[in-house]
Amino acid sequence: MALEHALLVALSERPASGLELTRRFERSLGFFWHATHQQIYRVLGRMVDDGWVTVEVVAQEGRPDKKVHTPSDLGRAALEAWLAEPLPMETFRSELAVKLRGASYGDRARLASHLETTRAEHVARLAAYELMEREQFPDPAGLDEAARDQWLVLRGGIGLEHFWIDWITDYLQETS
Amino acid sequence: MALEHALLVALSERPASGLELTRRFERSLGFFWHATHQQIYRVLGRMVDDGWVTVEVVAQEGRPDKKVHTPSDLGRAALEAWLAEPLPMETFRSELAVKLRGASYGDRARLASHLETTRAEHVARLAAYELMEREQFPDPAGLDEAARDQWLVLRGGIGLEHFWIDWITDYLQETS
DNA sequence: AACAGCATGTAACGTGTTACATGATTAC
DNA sequence: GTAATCATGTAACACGTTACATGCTGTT
Repeated sequence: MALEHALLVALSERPASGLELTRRFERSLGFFWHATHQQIYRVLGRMVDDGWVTVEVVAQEGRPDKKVHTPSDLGRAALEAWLAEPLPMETFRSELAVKLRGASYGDRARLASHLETTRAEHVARLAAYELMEREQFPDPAGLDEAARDQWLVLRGGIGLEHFWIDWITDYLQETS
Repeated sequence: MALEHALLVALSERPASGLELTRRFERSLGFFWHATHQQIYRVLGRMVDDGWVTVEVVAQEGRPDKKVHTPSDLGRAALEAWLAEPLPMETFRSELAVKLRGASYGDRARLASHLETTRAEHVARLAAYELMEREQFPDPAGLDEAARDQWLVLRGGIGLEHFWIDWITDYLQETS
């Protein structure tokens, strides 16, 4: 029961259609949340039924109509209530960790080569995030509240990529 | 389709019953994987059906019998095949990130106080992991292959806790 | 005419979570 | 005798993933 709230945050920042939300999730909130369009459409439908968002059909030029969703008073209240709840202790789930730990039951050299690939992907993501930081937040001191929160979450994404890269690098050094 | 493989790694290290596996997951692999006993029993049952593990009923003194599971040749082959597959790009899912980003749509002071609690929990987990490292791996240079992998994954857990603590600290400083 | 993109959706399936159930033993 | 621990399990539900379906517009 959290995708609802993630969508409410995104729609509070700016009303959007299902597909726009999907793309926005891939980019900005995507460092820490991922959802397919099918999931988003399903949850969005439920939120409309529950009166958390209102829908407006917007005609576009040269494109199909889109359904733009906006949080209602009820939705804003639900978001506020959720934000006030204590944070659950989160446990990440990493297939990589399982493979590192199980390395001696398979082909260690082959795993190492896959790890090189994964590290390169994280290096690329880190570079993309750092570019986003420079372009979208050139002057952190001058940001308003909501933008500063976005910036701080982006910094979290950067920190997480550093963690991955450092860990894989450490592992490859120790096992080489 | 990955809990199967995580269980195979754990059972390769040492055969175990469902409940023993659940507890082991909470401790050692738990930094990067979590599973309830219901999930583990279900998957274990499927693995028995598929011939990936064999079961031996072991009588105990003053306790109920337990079913000890051991990987079969088929299971070992399945694990090896899985380990040889490329790693999927992992995307973590963090409720904390969503709340940080949504802070301006709720009670910021209240969120900050929850964040203090969460940070304290991560500090405690970090201390527990560091204690485990000192006690279980006092001499990293002298470890065999499997134990070194366990140590390196524990170091990953330590790195992840550092990430959380640093991020939350950074956020609280910037928004205070 | 074929293909890619926009936009929304259905259906089937697999995984994860929550609540509850059973029965035995040990500790207070 | 009440509660806690060990050990295994069932059932119902929520959530996530994959594949497929529709129809329209713009490009090659």
